[in-house]
Amino acid sequence: MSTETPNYKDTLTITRTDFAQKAKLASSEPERLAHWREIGLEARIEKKSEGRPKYVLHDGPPYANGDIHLGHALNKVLKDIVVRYKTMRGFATRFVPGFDCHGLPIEQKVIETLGKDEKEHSQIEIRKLCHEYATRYIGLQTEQFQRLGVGGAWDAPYLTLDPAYEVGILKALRAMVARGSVYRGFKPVYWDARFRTALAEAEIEYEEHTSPSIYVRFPVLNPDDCAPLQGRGPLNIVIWTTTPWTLPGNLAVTVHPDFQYVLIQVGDEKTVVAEALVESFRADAGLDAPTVLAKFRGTELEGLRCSHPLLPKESVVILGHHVTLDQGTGCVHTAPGHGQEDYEIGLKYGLPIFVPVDEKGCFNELYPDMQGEYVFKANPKIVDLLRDKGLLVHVGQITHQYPYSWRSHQPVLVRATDQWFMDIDHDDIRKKSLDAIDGAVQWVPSWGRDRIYNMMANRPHWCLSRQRSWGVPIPVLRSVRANQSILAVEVIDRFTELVAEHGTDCWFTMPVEAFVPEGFQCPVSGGTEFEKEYDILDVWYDSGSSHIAVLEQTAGLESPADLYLEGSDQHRGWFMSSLLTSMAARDRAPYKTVLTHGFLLDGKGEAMSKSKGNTISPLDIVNRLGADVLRLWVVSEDYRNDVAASDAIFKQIEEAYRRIRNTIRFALGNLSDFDPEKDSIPPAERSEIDRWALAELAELIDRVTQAYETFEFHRIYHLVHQFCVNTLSALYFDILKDRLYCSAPDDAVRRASQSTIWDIFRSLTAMLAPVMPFTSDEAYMHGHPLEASVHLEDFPVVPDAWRDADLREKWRQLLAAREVVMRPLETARRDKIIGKSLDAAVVVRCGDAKLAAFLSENADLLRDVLIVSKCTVESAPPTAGDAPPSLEEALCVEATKAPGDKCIRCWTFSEEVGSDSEHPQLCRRCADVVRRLS
RNA sequence: GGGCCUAUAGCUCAGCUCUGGUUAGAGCGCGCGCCUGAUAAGCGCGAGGUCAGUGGUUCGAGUCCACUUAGGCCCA
Repeated sequence: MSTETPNYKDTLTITRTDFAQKAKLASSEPERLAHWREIGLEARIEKKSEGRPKYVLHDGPPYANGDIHLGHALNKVLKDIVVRYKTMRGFATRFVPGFDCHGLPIEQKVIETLGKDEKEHSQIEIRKLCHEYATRYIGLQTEQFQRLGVGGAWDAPYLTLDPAYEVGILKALRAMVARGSVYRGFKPVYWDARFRTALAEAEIEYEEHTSPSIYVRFPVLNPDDCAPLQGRGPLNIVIWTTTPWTLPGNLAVTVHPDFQYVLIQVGDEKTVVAEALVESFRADAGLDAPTVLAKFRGTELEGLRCSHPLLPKESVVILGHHVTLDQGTGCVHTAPGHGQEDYEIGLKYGLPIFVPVDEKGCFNELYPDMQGEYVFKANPKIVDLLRDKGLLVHVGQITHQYPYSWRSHQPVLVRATDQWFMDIDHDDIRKKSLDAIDGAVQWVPSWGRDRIYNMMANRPHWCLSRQRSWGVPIPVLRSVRANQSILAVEVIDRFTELVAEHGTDCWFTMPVEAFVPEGFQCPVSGGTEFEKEYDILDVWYDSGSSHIAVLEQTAGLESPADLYLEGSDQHRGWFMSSLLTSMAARDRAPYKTVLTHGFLLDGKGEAMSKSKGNTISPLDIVNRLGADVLRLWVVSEDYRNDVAASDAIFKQIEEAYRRIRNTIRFALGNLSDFDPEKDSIPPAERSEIDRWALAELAELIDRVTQAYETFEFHRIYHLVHQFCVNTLSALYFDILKDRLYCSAPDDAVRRASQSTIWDIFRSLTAMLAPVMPFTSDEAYMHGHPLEASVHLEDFPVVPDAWRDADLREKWRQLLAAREVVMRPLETARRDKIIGKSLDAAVVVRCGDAKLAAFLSENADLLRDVLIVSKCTVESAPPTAGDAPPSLEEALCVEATKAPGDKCIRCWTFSEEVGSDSEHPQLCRRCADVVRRLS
């Protein structure tokens, strides 16, 4: 405008920094990753950690069969945060990521690609393809996890398909066998008829399924042997079932010993049912009103014999406490080969285990009438047959939850087969595990204890064997002479030696002689002729052995681990399998602390799933918004509960990211001419406001540290964000602007504030490094880095000189007064009396003597805090009323246009402006500064 | 059906256990305004809540108890 006016703006020290306002994380993060690789950051961190106490976070291996999803991202980011934090706290925290490579899902995918050729491929060929398949996804997932900023030994991960790892699995198995915990059992297991394999409970899912619901007569052969029924024959016991195909396997009818049963008559027919179920049975089967002929307890029925409905044999009446009165008749069809409870009660009564169903799910020679018939197709035929025989009371339909195979999506059979089991009660492993759950292990959140405790207390024996190809073979020899399956420690040892060299493929490629130790004989027959068996281990055994295969076999790690950190579903999965293998092999839990996180929900609070189509890809988030934004999201949610993700939520996180980034950027902008080495001013010599900010920073660091220690990361997010918004942006930084911009650059007051900003900057970047590894490092390198990366820094420790509780309390009061004054200031703004606050002068009249004194003493401070040009405090007559007045009531504020003229350099109004002849448009302070600078 | 968990402003979280006690807080978003020396920034003010519902204990309940509803994980 006027050429005569000096350009005073050039005399200001306005913020200046190369730290970009726009983050462009999508492109900058990969560059930073490359840079870290170049400078060998991982190796440097490891070097720095030498000799330090270890902190072992043991990675639970994700299954290597697809791109990572948001759940993986949540899990690995949480782990990375813990690892980075612990590293900065002075621990050696080598993180070895793992991958779970064996198992049915991969094998099934491979078999699908083979199509009809499946049978033409040998097991070894299928295994080779599975190996390739898993390896491909290991590579993919590795890249994806690294892109999230997850650090660790990605060049040396643990793979459950590595021979070295397989050796670890076999070590676990050996220990379990040596202890006598593994037995061969003929037991009902879930059976996938399509894949012809036993299924673990983890491989079962429940789906809506429509089954026939039938009531079947079992004619009683010896009614006179039961006192209350004497002379009342002929009569029937009626059972209810939804699985007619299990009727050929029937051996007994179970009644509850303590329930009341009745003999009822409908028409000519006499029937035994539980008294409590007479009405529901009558209604369900559409019968006429019955007459009760006799009443008796279940115990009295024991020993009755019925004719078998389908086979020429008998079915006996036995007693069992598992009978319920939920539905049916209180008389339960019992087939020991087709159900866990049936099996157990059958054992008690010495019933044989009768399985007329083969591995394809078809009836076998034990039920010749329908041999070769698939059982689910046979259901209607059996119903027809029963009707023809006059044994069918009623048939209906029922829709209920029925177990399906996780992979084949077929309904599952329960079928007794020969399997290898871990007897978890042998040698008190269950009890010892329960003790460990209760004592040695810390569960976070604490309810994790209850959850796994109940599961451990109630779980059945562990079925270890699978009839598949893709896994670790159980080195079982079958003695030809005795036709016995033998699982011997010597053979496991021999196998393990060969596996170390050749991998487990050798079981398939080498002749049986290779695995028979010198002088080994069949313990039953003394025979020396053997054949290999081809069951493999349950994959849960693979990952469950990692405490041996990884923690015990990898430099820098040790067992038990300090921390396992997985989703809460792993209480029954990995936490359980690891605990059992560890208790059996090492007599202790493999972990000291177990931390769990929840599952992913969409914006509506519903589970995120592929089938619902409401998933969000972490890769998409990273490519659009950046890994640090994704990580900030992780940390914003209380992950101990389920966590929600939606576009709206990410938008919010993006906003918070920008705010934090800009706050750091402002700090950097004001440090451009500050050298911490030369320009630092000790805390005691700084202004009161600096000391207040330091005290607030100290409080923040304390709380953030506490939040890290207790794994309450969402508190970190809120604490840091609110510190940036409230403490810094709205107050400290805003108030500081005058002295930062307008003072002479080397003015001690300015340097003192810069020293404080430096302390804040250093603390923030370090505290945020575990959460936002990219942005923290980017900012750190724009400051005066002492290390090659912020990740080589230590976590901030609060110097005592920073703490000042009294000052914080004083400022709490001062800021409360500020809040009250802000409102009339806003009114003046609305009335166009002022624009920015520096345009204003404020008069505060106070009716509370004590408060008035406090404010008078601090009038200048209040002026600075309000960023007004003038502030005066006056005493006013005490306010009326008995109760002490609220701040609002005690203060009467008048906001007016500030007197004097505006200094065109610092924009403050003062009556000094014009008094300096050399600089008539400046206030005295600015005139002096400008003179000094020229 | 069983075990464990969750429910506070549109969103993310405090407050809830040890210790029940005046008008339930924050940030974001939203509305209105200011600034233009953090500028695809920054500041201020404001509106938003039957603390999931019902019943109970209590002088008093977001907080304790019971049940219900909705949702989650694990099992049957």
